[in-house]
Amino acid sequence: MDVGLAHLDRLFDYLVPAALDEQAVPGTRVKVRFAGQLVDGWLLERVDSSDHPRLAYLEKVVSPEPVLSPEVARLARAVADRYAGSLADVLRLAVPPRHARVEKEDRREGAAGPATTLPAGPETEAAPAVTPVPAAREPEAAPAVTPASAPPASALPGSGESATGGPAPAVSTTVPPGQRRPPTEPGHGGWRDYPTGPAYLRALADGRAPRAVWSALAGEDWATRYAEAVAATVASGRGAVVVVADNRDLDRLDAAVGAVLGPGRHVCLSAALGPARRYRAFLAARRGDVPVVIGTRAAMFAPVERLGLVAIWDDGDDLHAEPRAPYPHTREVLLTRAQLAEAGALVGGFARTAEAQLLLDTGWAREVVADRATVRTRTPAIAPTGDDPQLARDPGAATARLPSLAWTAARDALRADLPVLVQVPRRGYLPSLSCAQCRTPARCPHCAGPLALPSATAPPACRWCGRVTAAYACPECGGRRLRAAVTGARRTAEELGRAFPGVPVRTSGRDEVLAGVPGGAGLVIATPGAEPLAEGGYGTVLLLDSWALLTRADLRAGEEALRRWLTAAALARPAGAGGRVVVVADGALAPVQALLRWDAGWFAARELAERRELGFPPAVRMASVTGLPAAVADLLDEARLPDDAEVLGPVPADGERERMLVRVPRARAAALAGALHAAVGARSARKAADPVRLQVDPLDLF
DNA sequence: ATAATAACGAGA
DNA sequence: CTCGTTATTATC
Repeated sequence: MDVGLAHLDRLFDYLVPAALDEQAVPGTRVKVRFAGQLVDGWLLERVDSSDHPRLAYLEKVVSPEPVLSPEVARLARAVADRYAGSLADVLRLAVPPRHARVEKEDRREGAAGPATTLPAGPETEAAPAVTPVPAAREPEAAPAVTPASAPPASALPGSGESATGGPAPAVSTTVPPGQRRPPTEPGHGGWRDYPTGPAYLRALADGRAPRAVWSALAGEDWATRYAEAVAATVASGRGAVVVVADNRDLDRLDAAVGAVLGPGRHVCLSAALGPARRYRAFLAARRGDVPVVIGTRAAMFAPVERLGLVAIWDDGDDLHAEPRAPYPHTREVLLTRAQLAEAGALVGGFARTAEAQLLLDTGWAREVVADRATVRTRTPAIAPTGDDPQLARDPGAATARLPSLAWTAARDALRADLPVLVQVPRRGYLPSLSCAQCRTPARCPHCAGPLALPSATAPPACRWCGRVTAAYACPECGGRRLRAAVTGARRTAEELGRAFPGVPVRTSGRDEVLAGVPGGAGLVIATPGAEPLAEGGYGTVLLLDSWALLTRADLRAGEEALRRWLTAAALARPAGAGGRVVVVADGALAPVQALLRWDAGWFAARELAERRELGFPPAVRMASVTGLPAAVADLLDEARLPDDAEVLGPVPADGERERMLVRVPRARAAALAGALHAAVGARSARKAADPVRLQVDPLDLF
């Protein structure tokens, strides 16, 4: 039932009139009378009987197209459960809005619609005028709840939701009937730089479900590597779903997949396409016309037949977090999908998130990394440099904001007729507090939340628990003074232009993103995520204003800084070909160390260990509850939280609203989501007016 | 929103 | 104890 009421998040049974028998197949959109009015719904399964005494009839089958595949239906239920949301909300994300004209068009010559007509009971509809026999299970519901009287022929095998390696049907069913191993394994070339890479591709080609966390080498043509993994999967007779963060990455992946797989074997799916093209791409996948879907966030639920691989590139990019309820994260959705569908998984990036590290720690996935010798030959020469306060104080210098090492490195590259990339953070980060002496972010002594200044005069207070810390002492150096992290950049482009007269300056940022630049001497000023590729690689990459990144009031400040640096530094030429990177930051800091060594894994392991110690995600599961104070209190009052749940807050949110955090051990994650969802349901059943926003794994914890 | 159902109280 | 009215709750 496509209604947003949490207490209606379950299945309802309806009779199928004989006239609709053929069209009423699982996965179709339907209209039913509910509480007196016509509402949209999803037909999830056909069953022989119902416990409900008085059933109403299905009003209408909106379209015979079974847009919701059984695999996606199951996934959607699991995602709703994980995020304490309702199935209807997830289905809105999973199935794009119908576009009737697109559905009608072409029908593919010949094949007079075998996709839609189900050979269930041909002709029988003529017999009894309106047979009150077959029931259709409909809206909102957990397939698990439904005992599924007789397993419908179309159901996925092995639907036992066991953890790893389900019992009998595990391996055999995933091996497709068709072609076995391709005669020659498709281009494993680039994967040979990673000792476990070729085995990973072989497993995909063999129809198995390998799971990997991949740390890419500097300069890696990741899009082609992904295309090769996809091709291996397709060679096994299975399909693949690949999700990237933005359209620029998608363009790159599109070209690579097209080149490796040939034309007509994949579609791109992204919200940027607009309704018609999006629905067309969706239908092509659902109808099995193409085995591969690549796209942005919108593609994470894309239906492909016999799913063999899910992949995500750069899972640390916050564009992978869905902004609509129940706020699922692409990585989590895809991994859940791999688990349920017994498909392979690939989580790759130049950087590595703590979440990806956790997959390795728990043994869920295997690491694919190059050995140190290979890393050394591929990586540019990377050096840190201090802030150079003397230089900054000299008002006459054109290069006021550029430390001397950075300036020299840029000049050398330009002289060698090579392009220079300058990464400048966007402004507008929240001012937070750090130690005035050693610049360690200031954390609450009680709950380890971030400290901030509520007003110019007030003493620092925790943004999580609200406690005021009158006398702060830095745990690192014992310093007692705090400083606000200063941000600001922007002028950099003009200043650099003046510093290197006669050199073309290009900018790439929010408004206008460049895909690539030519190989000759030139300056490119880019904000993180908008760095263009340079033909042949950059001679020098400068990473400026790193304080703005590192002192951000964010749990992921270090991780995010490293991710952005690695992404930019990966565009430089190898050291052997003259590539250099200069990062304006203290070389002793962990993210800087990780950059210097090109060791994302080391940093991620360290980060995860720290989060374990502090009780932060992903070592624990957190949920946030936001709303008017009375509503938040009411919901938490209603919720039967697990015993070991820890409630933090409240802290003020925007306007009149406030926010509370609930923290539980990972083992209680499902219980927490269940309790919160039930509480929202109870509130909506009693028509509590003030809404509360519930977020599991909120992206920002502050 | 609306209908079934439970709860309640007054009158027989 | 029954009927009529009103609060409550489920909605196939």
